[in-house]
Amino acid sequence: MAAARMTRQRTAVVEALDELADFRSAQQLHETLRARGESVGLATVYRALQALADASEVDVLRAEDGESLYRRCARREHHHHLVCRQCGRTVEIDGPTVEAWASKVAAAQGFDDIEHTIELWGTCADCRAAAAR
Amino acid sequence: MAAARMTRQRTAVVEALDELADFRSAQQLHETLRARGESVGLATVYRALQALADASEVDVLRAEDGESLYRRCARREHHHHLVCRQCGRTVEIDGPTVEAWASKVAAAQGFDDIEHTIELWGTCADCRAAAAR
DNA sequence: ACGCTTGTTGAGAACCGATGTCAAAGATCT
DNA sequence: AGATCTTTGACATCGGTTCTCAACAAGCGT
Ligand SMILES: [Zn+2]
Ligand SMILES: [Zn+2]
Ligand SMILES: [Zn+2]
Ligand SMILES: [Zn+2]
Repeated sequence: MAAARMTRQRTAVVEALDELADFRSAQQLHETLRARGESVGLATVYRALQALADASEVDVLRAEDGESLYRRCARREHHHHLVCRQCGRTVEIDGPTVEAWASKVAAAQGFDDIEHTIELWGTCADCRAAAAR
Repeated sequence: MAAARMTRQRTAVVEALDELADFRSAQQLHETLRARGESVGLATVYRALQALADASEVDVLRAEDGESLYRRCARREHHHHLVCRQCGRTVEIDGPTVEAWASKVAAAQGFDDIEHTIELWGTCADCRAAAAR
């Protein structure tokens, strides 16, 4: 089993995620870190994010263009997101209704090891206002 | 507006999709066509699939590894899928409950242009049996 | 404090799905 | 058949992500 050493880089990534409320890509995060002086190699950012995701410390979702987006969510339990396509602003959602529906439907078809992907995308009020100007 | 000429290649892609009940990647489709002698260039397969997707003739979804998968579904109306991770076997799902839930939740947060991604993944009965052997 | 051991870093290469390039091929019309 | 103009396909290119491996540094025992 790994030792999981605490390094400057890993700390920097976690701290940056804690300060950001929105879903961000690995490259955006890399740029953010470079901008604030806490420079971290891109490969390291990817590795840190992957480790955090494996440990369920961050949530990962795929943007419509295929890029992976990361976020340190408030709740650790299973939940879903409503995300702004433009700015990444995120609202955490939980839908007991949907959870029940999903597992029932899948089981009825004889499927096992069921997982579900449920994400909502939209344009937030701020981005709509900015676009209208 | 485009002329949309009927070519051997385009026909071959559509026919292959009609015979396949499961979600397939562009590369898988390209290989399938080559194997049955109806060889079609990879770029052309991508273009045909994209055109079909734009015309809502095929559904597209992203596998967990990010690859795009295509399928010619029975119903044209909006719906979702329960897909086997192993073999791609697919069951079309529609959930009026979920549709209502999704739009209500997003609207309540002041988001516009709402879209949702809802896909169920599992292991089908056949693949489970095969794995247990 | 000081090495030693071993996990970690990072610049660049490699990878891979997807898209762009552009001359040759062929579908449609006259 | 001939003119027109979309489509094709081998190949180059792109962009996000992962791999490589020598240099580096955490943590530990002394
Ligand atoms: Zn859920
Ligand atoms: Zn926004
Ligand atoms: Zn299966
Ligand atoms: Zn729906």
